[in-house]
Amino acid sequence: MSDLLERLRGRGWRMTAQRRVVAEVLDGDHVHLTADEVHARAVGKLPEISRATVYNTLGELVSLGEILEVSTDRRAKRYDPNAHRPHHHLVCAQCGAIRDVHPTGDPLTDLPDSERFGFTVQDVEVTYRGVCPNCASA
Amino acid sequence: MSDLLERLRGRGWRMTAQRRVVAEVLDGDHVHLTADEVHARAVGKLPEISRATVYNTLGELVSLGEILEVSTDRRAKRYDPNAHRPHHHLVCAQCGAIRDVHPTGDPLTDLPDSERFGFTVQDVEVTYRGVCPNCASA
DNA sequence: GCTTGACTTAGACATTGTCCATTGTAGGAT
DNA sequence: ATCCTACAATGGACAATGTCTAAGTCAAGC
Repeated sequence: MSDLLERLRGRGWRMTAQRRVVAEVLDGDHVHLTADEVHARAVGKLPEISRATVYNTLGELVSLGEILEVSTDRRAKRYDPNAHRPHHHLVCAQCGAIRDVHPTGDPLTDLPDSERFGFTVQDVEVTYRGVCPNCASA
Repeated sequence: MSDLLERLRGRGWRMTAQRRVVAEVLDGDHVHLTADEVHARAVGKLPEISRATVYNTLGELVSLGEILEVSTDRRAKRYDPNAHRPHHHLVCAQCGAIRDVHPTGDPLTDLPDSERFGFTVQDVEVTYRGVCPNCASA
């Protein structure tokens, strides 16, 4: 389970109670949490942890490539622990629920040179929007 | 040029000096402005226009389908006056510049039923990220 | 068990956006 | 042309999210 903590230790990441707690929260349910949700859960395990630390730690985990930032709506960024298998997202327009999806085909090859305007294209992000079964039946 | 204003009037949109100014700003350069940039330009034409009005008006134009909201970075929403031809976006990771692009293929057909999790998928948004020629040479 | 530099903290601050009570006005009715 | 009234605009407070800083704390190596 916690090979996340292993990997981090192996990289010389200084291990503190706070960082461990944040890593554990992300390593739990593979949900897409906002920074404040991560903070709320972290507080459950370590009451004195501060918001700034959670933000800092999340930022570091993103830099290390251990988690991904996802911005599906214009509200809070969400953090996706599933950084090691490329995927895209399917978002419910009503409740904001997110699922990881794996479309076929590669959108990068669908962008002809004539449409690149001299950019060096590095990455592509695909977000499907719709209504989840829960909201549809409500 | 201003068939935007024509269309709005035709829909019974109550025309005020403020709304006209916002529409004119959007109808000008087809750039992707943030709400506050729209406000800044609107103030140039109508100094007493308020921020709230600009936000309200942009929201209404989005509801009417006359402009699109684009969230490419996690900073401010941007507004895209080009709502009538489907397209996607290419964003510079450094300076945030946005270009409209038209990839080949349809990402919607690339999402198999088995990856839809019961969602009614309505829309897909593709964002390419890279470095623009300007930033690359700097 | 020291030392030290990295980590954490609390809270102020910044940015973006929303809400609300009040005031103003577009456009139809007279 | 003037009046009415519903809808729009105002501005300032508030909310949500995120960033920064100065001072205190601690993990890890010696």
